Amino acid sequence: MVRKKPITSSRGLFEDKARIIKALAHPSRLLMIDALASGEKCVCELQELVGSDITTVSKHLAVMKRAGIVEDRKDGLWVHYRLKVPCILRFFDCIDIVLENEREAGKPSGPARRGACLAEKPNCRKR
Amino acid sequence: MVRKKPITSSRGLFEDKARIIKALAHPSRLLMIDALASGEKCVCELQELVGSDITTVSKHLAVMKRAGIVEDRKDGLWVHYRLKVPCILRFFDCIDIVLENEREAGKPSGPARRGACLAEKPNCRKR
DNA sequence: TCGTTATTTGGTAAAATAACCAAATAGTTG
DNA sequence: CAACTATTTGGTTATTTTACCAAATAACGA
Repeated sequence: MVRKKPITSSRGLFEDKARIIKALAHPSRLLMIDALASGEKCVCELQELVGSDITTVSKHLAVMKRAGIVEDRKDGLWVHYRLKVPCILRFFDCIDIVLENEREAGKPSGPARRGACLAEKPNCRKR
Repeated sequence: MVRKKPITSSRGLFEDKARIIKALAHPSRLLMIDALASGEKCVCELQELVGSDITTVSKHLAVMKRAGIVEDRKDGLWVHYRLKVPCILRFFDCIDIVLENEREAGKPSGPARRGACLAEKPNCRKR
């Protein structure tokens, strides 16, 4: 049984969670996770995918490995990485919702798009 | 620092996603999201919760608002923030799984706890 | 063993992030 | 309007993250 909410103001817990989320918070790392969703890949394949220096890619993978998001398997000269926690993928659907909201809000057809500079609007610069 | 041009056309999408995930990747912000799960709170309440300077808290909230994670509502002198995308919360269960794995791996009762410093173990410092 | 390939590690510099203080802004009350 | 409160913005500094290069390590085959 997993206690949903441990001791309140357990600051350390949120630091642990932040550490893991930080390991996700980079475009190249997200791209690699997306690729790993369809199965394990060697570093060389991931390097070609993201297009950065291979040492950069290796370090990105190390960050995710240290966070427990991926795991690796050595096979001769190659190291293959794979997702360790597939539930991560479901989260990305939620991120898509955020982006969808953003896109809708940016639509010129929506209300309050012209002239509606009210106090409630945080970007209102009317004096 | 040289930023390479994207190789895949969807590179920009991953940059957008990373921007949103970055907005989650801070212990104070996670703490606030956790608090907002039970309903909207004013900045002053959140400030008391996280214990940082109120300007710091305000900036954290601005980061999350810009990312589309929270939204605000002005009520007299107060500004109340609330979650805009509750599905974020479900994601945290997945983060808990990662932490659970980590804790299990670190258990002193498990195998390979003493002397088993193998090449496969990331924390192996044997040369 | 030597040479080759795949990956990691160490170092450095640029860029991004985060904390706090001081000042500005917005809204309330008298 | 003046005084007061809640919040945001601007500025500065310290810390963290990131990218690349150079060198090290690991595993293979001749």
